[in-house]
Amino acid sequence: MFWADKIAADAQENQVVNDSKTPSGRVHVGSLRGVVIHDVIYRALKHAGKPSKFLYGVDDYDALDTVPYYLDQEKFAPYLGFPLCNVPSPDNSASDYAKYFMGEFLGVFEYLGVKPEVYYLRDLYRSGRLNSYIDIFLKNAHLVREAYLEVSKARRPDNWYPFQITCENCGKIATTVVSDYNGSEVFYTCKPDATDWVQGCGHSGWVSPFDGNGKLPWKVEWVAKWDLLGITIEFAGKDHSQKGGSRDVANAVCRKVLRKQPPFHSPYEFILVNGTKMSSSKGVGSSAKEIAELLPPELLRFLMLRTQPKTVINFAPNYETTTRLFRDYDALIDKYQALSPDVQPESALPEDLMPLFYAQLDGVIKPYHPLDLSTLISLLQVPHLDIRQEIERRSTQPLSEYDWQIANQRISVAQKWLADYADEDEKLVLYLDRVPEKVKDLTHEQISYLRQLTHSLADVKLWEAEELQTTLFATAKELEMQQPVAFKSVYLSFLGKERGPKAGALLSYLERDFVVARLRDVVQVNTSQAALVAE
RNA sequence: GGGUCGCUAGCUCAGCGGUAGAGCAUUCGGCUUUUAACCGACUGGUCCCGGGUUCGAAUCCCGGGCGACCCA
Repeated sequence: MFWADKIAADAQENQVVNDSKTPSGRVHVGSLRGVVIHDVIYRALKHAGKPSKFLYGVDDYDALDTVPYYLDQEKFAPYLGFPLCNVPSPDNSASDYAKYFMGEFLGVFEYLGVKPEVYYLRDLYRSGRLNSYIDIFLKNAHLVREAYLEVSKARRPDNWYPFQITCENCGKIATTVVSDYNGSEVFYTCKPDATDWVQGCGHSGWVSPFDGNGKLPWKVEWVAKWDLLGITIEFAGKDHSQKGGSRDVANAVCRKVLRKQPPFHSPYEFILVNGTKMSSSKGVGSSAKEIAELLPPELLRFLMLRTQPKTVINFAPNYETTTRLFRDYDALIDKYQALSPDVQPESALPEDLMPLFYAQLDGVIKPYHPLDLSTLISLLQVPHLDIRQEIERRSTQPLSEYDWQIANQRISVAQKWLADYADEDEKLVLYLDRVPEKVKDLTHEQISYLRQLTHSLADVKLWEAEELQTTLFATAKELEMQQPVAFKSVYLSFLGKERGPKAGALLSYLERDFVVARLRDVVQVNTSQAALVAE
């Protein structure tokens, strides 16, 4: 059974699925994995007929702990230690820092068809909805300390309380330490040496911890959220999930203080992005937004679904990985179309088609006539080629409107890929000015073929793709050569590679004189070299 | 130093107690012309290593190696 369906099958009704994110900067594509995993669990629950909710929390009361390299250091350094919702936005498009970066992330949600109920921690705190939990955890600070010690071996001082006040004097939340609680107010100090990355101002005093004046440490805050919102399923990245890690601590706090079972949990692996070479040099790479700009939403969902949560996904936007993603997706589309109509209702799909099903934004698989991305990448690089005309000409069946929609989408992907991600040696380069080095590898048989071509091509009546293609074949036949061997010699002469777009078409875009001259040059280079060797 | 996850065909992965699988790549064959959008076939694996449990282990347990990541 597909992994998400298995979870759904084992679950009771009325599940509340939750995920959350600290909006501290641009979001890496790896963060999308959690989003999609939770979305698919939610969809699987609905699919299994178990009504459920899907929540997404924005942890915007967390402190700004570093200024990302792409922001103005001088402008933001003074806000280090501030709650993210109190840091100004990098530009006018948002009210504050947290909303700015979350906005970018939510844009990707929408793109992926992920529709959770989004809530902001600032609202939970300021509205007082977390007040009772704050009181409970402050009163039971000793139990929280115990949990920290037992689970993560982290010893807290006896007067340590699980709470941080936003300093009334300097506005920082990361630097304050609470050391007493009288039931309505806490005593806190904004310590200069509380962290090694920002200094507190030294202010101290009694103040109410309620209604947004401060926050719980996030492991404890996590527990408060679980209980307040009735969360029953929440996975976490492997980083938080290990023994003694934050999830483990939160679970212990939940059991010890609230005496309740924590939500169902399982760790998920990361997405590794190789190919850092191209991303760093060209300034494009691996933010969620950038990957979303390259891959259509279904493909991006598919990327994260076809691999089980506990297996690492290795995605690099290089030729091999990118074209394979599309090919694999199309293979499932074909498989779906091959099903007999009576299994079409999605409930009865074979397991290997489930990733395709859950990759759809609206839960409906719409088949189309696949066009291989690698082919489009090739065609786009042939000079003077009208790609849509070419697609039409090559299709065995007339393309529907939806087929064209997909085709156009894929053309954009191919263009984007060529512009932003392709390495030089992955691009098709026509050697217009010089003979490619590689022609030295040509065999005698291939040389004779090319020599023969200088004559047969010179005689071609109509310099046009079909006729040229025919001539290439006919000449190979004349010399009783294997077709692939013959074609390779042509590609090597013009592209320096063994493969290329349909050779007749390729030549038709070039001038006849140039083609014949080039072939003569190639023959020349090789015969003079042969002469040298002979001496 | 401790921990988590992974290690199966060249590559990406499935299988998770009962005769080792898929796709892609490779190779070969066909192709009076889909040669970077054809068709067909064949290859290809001490399932990381070593022990143990079992009638039987890729699958469970222990130890080790390597990799990714986390904590200290």
